[in-house]
Amino acid sequence: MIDALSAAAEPTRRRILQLLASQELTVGEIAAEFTVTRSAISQHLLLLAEVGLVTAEKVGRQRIYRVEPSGLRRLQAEIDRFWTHELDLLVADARAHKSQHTTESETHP
Amino acid sequence: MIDALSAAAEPTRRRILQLLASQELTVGEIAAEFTVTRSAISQHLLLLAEVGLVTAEKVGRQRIYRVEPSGLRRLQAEIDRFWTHELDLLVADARAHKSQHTTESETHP
DNA sequence: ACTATGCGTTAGTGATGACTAACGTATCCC
DNA sequence: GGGATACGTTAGTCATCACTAACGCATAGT
Repeated sequence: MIDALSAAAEPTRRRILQLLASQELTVGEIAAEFTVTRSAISQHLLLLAEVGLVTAEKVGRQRIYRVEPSGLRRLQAEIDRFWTHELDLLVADARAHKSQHTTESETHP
Repeated sequence: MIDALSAAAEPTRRRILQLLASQELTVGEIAAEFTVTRSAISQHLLLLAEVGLVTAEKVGRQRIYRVEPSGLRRLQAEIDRFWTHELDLLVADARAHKSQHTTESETHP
């Protein structure tokens, strides 16, 4: 899996990261938010830990998972490296087009 | 594949989008930048077109591919929806820790 | 010590993805 | 028309992934 962006892009893991963003949670608490089994969540968490996006602290018989800020920073760096200035300009372009209603036909510079 | 973020996260497609960000290109021109076959690139392009991130214009016997700004905007929206305020705070936290050799004096509680 | 709980681990399955090779098709040039 | 070019398309392979079910292991509570 190697890179953080690929790991974080997966829908389930995306939601997991969002949950952990606001507060640290145990595996069970996270799994309660999903329809899949706790085992599946556990494996997603291990993968996220592998790429350094989360860390686990063993407390009693539970594992408290939390986001690892340094890993998150690497993720942001990957996103930033992808989202170049040119892409930003194109998005601004789309915004301009959108503001002039729906059709985008015959609106070329 | 359904969502743009999952599609754009794949390393090869990421590079393709970056190439197309600065200029429109034909399939052959794109494929020349990779070690994989032109067929593989073509399929990646079709997938990117499916999720609305690129469009193709047939010109003679070539196909000019370019980034679709509206699709790119949807991608940015997905990223923004993922990158919540909480995650931003955590990243700021990581930055504070990393730059402890430059500015270190009492950062947070 | 016994049992229940909270997790990780393993094995196995089905689906999907990335890729190559070969083929089909439209277009350009002579 | 004939051959080369620029693609998409298809079929098939191999690896990876998301998932479930069953098990194993440590800890907490009694």
